[in-house]
Amino acid sequence: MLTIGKLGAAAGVKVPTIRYYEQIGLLPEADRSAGNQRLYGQATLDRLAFIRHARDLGFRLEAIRDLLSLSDNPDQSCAAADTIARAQLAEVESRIVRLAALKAELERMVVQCSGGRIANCRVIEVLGDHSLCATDDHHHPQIEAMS
Amino acid sequence: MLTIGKLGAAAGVKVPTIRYYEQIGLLPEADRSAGNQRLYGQATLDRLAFIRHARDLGFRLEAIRDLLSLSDNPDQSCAAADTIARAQLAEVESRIVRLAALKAELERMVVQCSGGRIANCRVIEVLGDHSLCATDDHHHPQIEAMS
DNA sequence: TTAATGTCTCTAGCAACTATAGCTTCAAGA
DNA sequence: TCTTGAAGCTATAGTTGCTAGAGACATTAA
Repeated sequence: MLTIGKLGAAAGVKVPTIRYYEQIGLLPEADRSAGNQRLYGQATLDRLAFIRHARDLGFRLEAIRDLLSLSDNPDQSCAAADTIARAQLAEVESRIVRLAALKAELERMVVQCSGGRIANCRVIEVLGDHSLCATDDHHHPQIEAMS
Repeated sequence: MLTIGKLGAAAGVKVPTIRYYEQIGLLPEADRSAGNQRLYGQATLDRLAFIRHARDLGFRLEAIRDLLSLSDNPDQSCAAADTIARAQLAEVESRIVRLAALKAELERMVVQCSGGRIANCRVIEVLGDHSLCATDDHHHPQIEAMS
């Protein structure tokens, strides 16, 4: 049996994060030692590794909750898991596209900066006047690519 | 003079967001009408457009605060603004790299899913066993690319 | 035995908003 | 002029996925 610290080390997850996952029901309530400390077996380690891998791939906790419940019912159809993964892929692809546009704009900005006074700074100027922007997309914010 | 609703419409920013920006000091306290409603002039519209454009480019509010204070002092050197913009560019580039890795992994996952039962689902399987993963980077999470 | 480390619960904080509740003010039509 | 509906006001709480702190108890190594 593993203490919470060992479990965290084994799965690459911080201790408070494990307690947080338990709190929101992503991990089951742990068994306790005589001194009230959490104890874990292999099943929880596997589950936590699953969660961490999914988080590494950018899945949200709610999606992971769904994937876990699918994984707990191995007789169901695979379609739901496939759908979640494809949605995640689409999300990642769309972020990449938007970030590429941001990158182009930022590059334009810094390349044009000649290093003089703020009064002539291209960075400040472009930020202040959207019409100096390369994109023609003046009304569809691209900010979702970042958050 | 513009009411807060008109200002928001003109700058493409929601009304509560404007009040929030005022609260955290990104926008100055607005003048008020006889009935205590906020009133804005061109200067605030410009400032808000600047903020929105910078947010669209992914700058954090703290960075925008710095850029605004630079913009308020046009005699200073441009170097600080340039540094902030280059840092933002580096951030965006690094996110793109990490998201590209996520994308490759997700594509591998969904392509391999043959659409049967969960018990044989490649998506669930790959998530549960990191060693099935294409990356050799088992200990450096890529999650920062998303958040 | 004692010191250091680990664990416990609970609460608050982060970014950047968004939503809600309950109120007041304003603008336009009848 | 009255009325109705939209827009505005303040204040508080919620979102996501943790992270940090306080103050107390448990465990382990020297």
